[in-house]
Amino acid sequence: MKIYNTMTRQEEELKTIRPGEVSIYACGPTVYNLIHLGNARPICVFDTLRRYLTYRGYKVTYVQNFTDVDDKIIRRANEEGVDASVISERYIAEYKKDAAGLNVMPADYHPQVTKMMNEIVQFVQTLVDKGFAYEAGGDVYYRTHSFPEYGKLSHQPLEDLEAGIRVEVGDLKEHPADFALWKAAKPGEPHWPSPWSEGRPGWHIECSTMAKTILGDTIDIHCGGEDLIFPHHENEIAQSEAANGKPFAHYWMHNGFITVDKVKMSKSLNNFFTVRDVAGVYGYEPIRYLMLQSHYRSPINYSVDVMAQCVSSLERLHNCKDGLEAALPHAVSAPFTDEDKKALETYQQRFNQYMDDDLNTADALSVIFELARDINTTVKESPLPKEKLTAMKELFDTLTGVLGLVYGKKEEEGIPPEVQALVDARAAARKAKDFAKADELRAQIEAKGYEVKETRQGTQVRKRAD
RNA sequence: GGCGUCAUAGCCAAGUGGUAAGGCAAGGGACUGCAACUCCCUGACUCCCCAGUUCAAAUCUGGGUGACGCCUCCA
Repeated sequence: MKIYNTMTRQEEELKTIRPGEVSIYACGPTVYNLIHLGNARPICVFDTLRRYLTYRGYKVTYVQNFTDVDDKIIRRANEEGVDASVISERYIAEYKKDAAGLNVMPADYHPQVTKMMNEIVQFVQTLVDKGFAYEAGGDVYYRTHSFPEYGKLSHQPLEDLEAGIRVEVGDLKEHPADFALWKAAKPGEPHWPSPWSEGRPGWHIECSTMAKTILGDTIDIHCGGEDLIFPHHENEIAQSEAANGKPFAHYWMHNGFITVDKVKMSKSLNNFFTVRDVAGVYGYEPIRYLMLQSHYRSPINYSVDVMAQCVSSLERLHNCKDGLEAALPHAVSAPFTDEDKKALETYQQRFNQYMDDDLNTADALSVIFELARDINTTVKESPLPKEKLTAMKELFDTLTGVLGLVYGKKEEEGIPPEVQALVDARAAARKAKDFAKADELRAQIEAKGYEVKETRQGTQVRKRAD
C-alpha cells in the first residue's frame, strides 16, 4: 500500500517495522465538549485505514489518546464547579457514544494523560537530563534550538516559524519558540507531583509519552488532522527523537478539514456542528459516508444538500443489501461459473487497488456501487442462483465492512400492534382489489411514522427514515 | 512575509500524459393496482483562463485569476 507521507511530501510504499504488523498512533480529542464534524473526520478516516490494513492481513495495534488535562477542561470544570475529571469522564463517555454511532471500532488502547503521569514526568526528566529541556520557575520548557531538525515536518526553518510567534509577558522561556513540557499549577488547577513543581504536563508531551509507552520508540504511522502538523506533531518529533535518539514515526498522515461555506469549521469561528446534532437529523451513518466519499486529504464542505445526498446514496446500498438478504432464502442451487467468480474477484481486486493508493475511498466506494448494480440485477433472476448470491453477499459485506458502511441497522423493534393492524387491513383490501381503501390505509400507516412497500418477497413494513 | 492546498457536469466526487469512474438530483422507458425499490436509456464536443512542451494534456511547464489552510488553542 502507498501512503502519502507529510514528512517527505510524497506517496511511499508502506514498509512496516515488523513484517505483517503495523502500529498506529492517532491523536484523539480533548474531552471538554461533544465532538464536532471536524473531529469526526480523522476518527472515521483512520478507523477505515485500520480496518483496511486488518483486512489485508496486518496485525494492527491502534492507539488513540484522550487529552483529559487541558485549559479548556479546567475552565469548564470551574464554570460548573466540579472536578476536572468530572468533565473529562463525561465527555469521554459522550465520545464513545458518537464513535459507536459512527461505527468506529474502539482503539486497542485509549490512554489518558491523568493515568500516565509517572511516565510523562519520567519523559520530561529524560529531556532535562539530556539538555533538551530546562526548568524555569517550576515550569519546564523544551529548548527548541537544541534540536537541529526542528521544523522538518512542517518544512519550515525555525527562523520562519518564529516570525509569527507571540511573545507573552512574563514569559520565562529562553526563547519564544520554546514550548512547555510541564507547567506549574496555578491556584485552583489540578496538579500532580514532579521534581520541578506541583503541576501538569504541556499538551505535546503526552503523545510522545503514550506512543513510547505503548508502541515503543518508533511507530509506523502517526496520524491526525492537518492542523496538528504545527506545532503539535513538530513538537512530538522534537521530544521523542531527542529523548529516544530514534526516528519517531515512519509515516505521517494528515486529513483535510471540514469547512462550512468553504471556511474551516472551528470552535473559534463558532461555525461548527456537533456530531450529535447532525446525527440527530440525518443519522450517524451519512456522516461516515460523507467522510469516505472524498479523499481524506481534500477539504469537505459541509452543507445540508450534501448530507441529503449522502443519505440517498446510502439508501441505495441499504436497498441492495435488503434485497439480497430477502432473496437468498428463496435461492436454489445453480451453476456458479468461473466467469461469475472472476467477475467478483475483479471487483475485489479493483477495490484493493484503489485502497492501496493512499486510501482512495472515493474510488473504492465506486466499486461497491458497481457491485450493487450487479447484485440488484442478479436478484431479479429466476430462479435465484444460490451460490452466486451467497458469494455476492460475502463480497458486499466484506467491502462495505472495510469502509465501515451499511451498518445502520434499522431499529429491530417490533411494529406496534395498531400499525400492524393497519398493515393487515391494507393487505386484505388489496386482496379484495379495493385499492382506494388500500391507499387510504397506507396514508394512515405513514401518518404513524411507518412506511409500507411491496417487494418481490412480500410486504415490508418499517419505520420511516425521517 | 514564509510554507502549503485546491479549481472537473445542477450538486457531491475520482482520474494526474493517451482521449472524462461512481453517487445524488433531473428527463424518457420497463416493471408495478398505485407508490416505493430495481433495471435500461439520456448528460461535460470537455476538465477556471492564457501561453508553452508533446504525435498526444483535465493530467507536465510558465504566467494569470479565484478560493482556502498552517505559521496562535484547534481534527
